[in-house]
Amino acid sequence: MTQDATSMPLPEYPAYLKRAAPASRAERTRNALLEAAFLEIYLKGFRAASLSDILEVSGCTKGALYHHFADKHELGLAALRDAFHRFLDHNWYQPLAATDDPVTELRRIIERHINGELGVDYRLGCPINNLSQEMSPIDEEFRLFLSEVLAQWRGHIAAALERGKAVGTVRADIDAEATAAYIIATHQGVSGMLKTTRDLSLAEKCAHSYFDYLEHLRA
Amino acid sequence: MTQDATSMPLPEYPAYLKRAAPASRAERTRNALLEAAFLEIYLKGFRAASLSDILEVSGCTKGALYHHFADKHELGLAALRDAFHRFLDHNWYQPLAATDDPVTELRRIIERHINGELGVDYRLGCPINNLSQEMSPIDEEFRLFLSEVLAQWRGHIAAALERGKAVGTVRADIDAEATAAYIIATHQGVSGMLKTTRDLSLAEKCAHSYFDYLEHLRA
DNA sequence: CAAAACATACCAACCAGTCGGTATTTATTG
DNA sequence: CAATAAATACCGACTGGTTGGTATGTTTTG
Repeated sequence: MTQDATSMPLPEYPAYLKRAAPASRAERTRNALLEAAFLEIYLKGFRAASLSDILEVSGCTKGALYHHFADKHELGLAALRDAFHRFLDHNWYQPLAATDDPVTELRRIIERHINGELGVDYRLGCPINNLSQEMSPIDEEFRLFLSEVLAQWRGHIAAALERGKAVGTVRADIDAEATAAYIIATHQGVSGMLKTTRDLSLAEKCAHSYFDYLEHLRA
Repeated sequence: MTQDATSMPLPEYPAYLKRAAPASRAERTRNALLEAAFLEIYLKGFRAASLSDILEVSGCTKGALYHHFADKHELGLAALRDAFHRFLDHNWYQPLAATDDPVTELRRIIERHINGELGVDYRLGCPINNLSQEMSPIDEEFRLFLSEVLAQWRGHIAAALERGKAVGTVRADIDAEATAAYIIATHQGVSGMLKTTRDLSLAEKCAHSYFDYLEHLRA
């Protein structure tokens, strides 16, 4: 079997995902494990993620790993919980909270994704979507975690839409919660399709239809 | 790690996916292997699919398997190629080819998905999407295969839309190819989200926004 | 010095794939 | 038609490698 992911240039751990400078040695190894785990899982998925690879990248050993985490499961959840929250907060929650014109801001966010400004390699897809697809059917704890991430994400978009409705930038007759769900689903769908086709012109076409839909939400 | 997929009731192999009654014994074992492989891969993904499980379900042995297929890769591709084509042909290509009002037909197809009429368990998601997400970044042969499946799918939807434009049921100013891509992406996105949330009311909300968009395409 | 933090050797389980041998089917011939 | 030869189809024990996890021992730190 050809293994293309490993031959790819390793994606950087984006700056906004970085933690504050660790105080103790223990905290430093813990962070190193979390970062390496996130990258490995992002690259290969949770099940195919190899602990020995994580150890190699992080420069730690089995003993350190199992001192800080009970098992692979706990390490993975901790790494993802942290990275997802930072990513969403920085790229979605904060921009959306700072505007009364959510449609315009959503367009900007999508554009930033397409332009690769967020450190998300389009060939690897959205980490949240990847994990959702892989783990939801086979692991209830992962599913519940991811379900909650999606719920928060929906909540922030819906709140921005509601604010837009109140201010008059968004149509008053739309269901904010339903629209938020649809926006996320479409976003995931497009980035998933892009991951397979690797056809950026297709992404632009999808984005065009996507923006069409978003504009359709304006008051 | 909890393994929920295996504790689920095994999905049936839908009738329209069944092959014509096999003539020879060899053909029968080959088909048994393909069916078992498809179900196993659908349930666990390609990498986690266990050959021994496939052998157990199909009632065959290692010898038979490696007589008919070079390796796991070839078996998987053969099983998926076949199942995907049958599925899409029966549920998308044929209905779309038989109408001049693609918007209405697309609504019907989506509704059939939501109602579970197609034998696709919403907790397991769309097999095409699952495989795309899992294999595209790590296996070029799989990616190209899936990319071609998506291209054909797009082609059939685009053709129906073009026919609608010609007949006057679809707006003349839309880009059929782009719209087709967007329709598939959204479909995948919604079914992916449903897989994680398992919230059918959310699916209905998404469907509502989805239908809104589709209606928006009418002439 | 005690407890936390790490290091390393090791284990059972599982994996895809191989290989020598056997059964079954098909082709050939007298 | 029967007998034999050849090719296809199949069997299952075995292999080398990888996996997550453990047990025991050593180092660092407060």
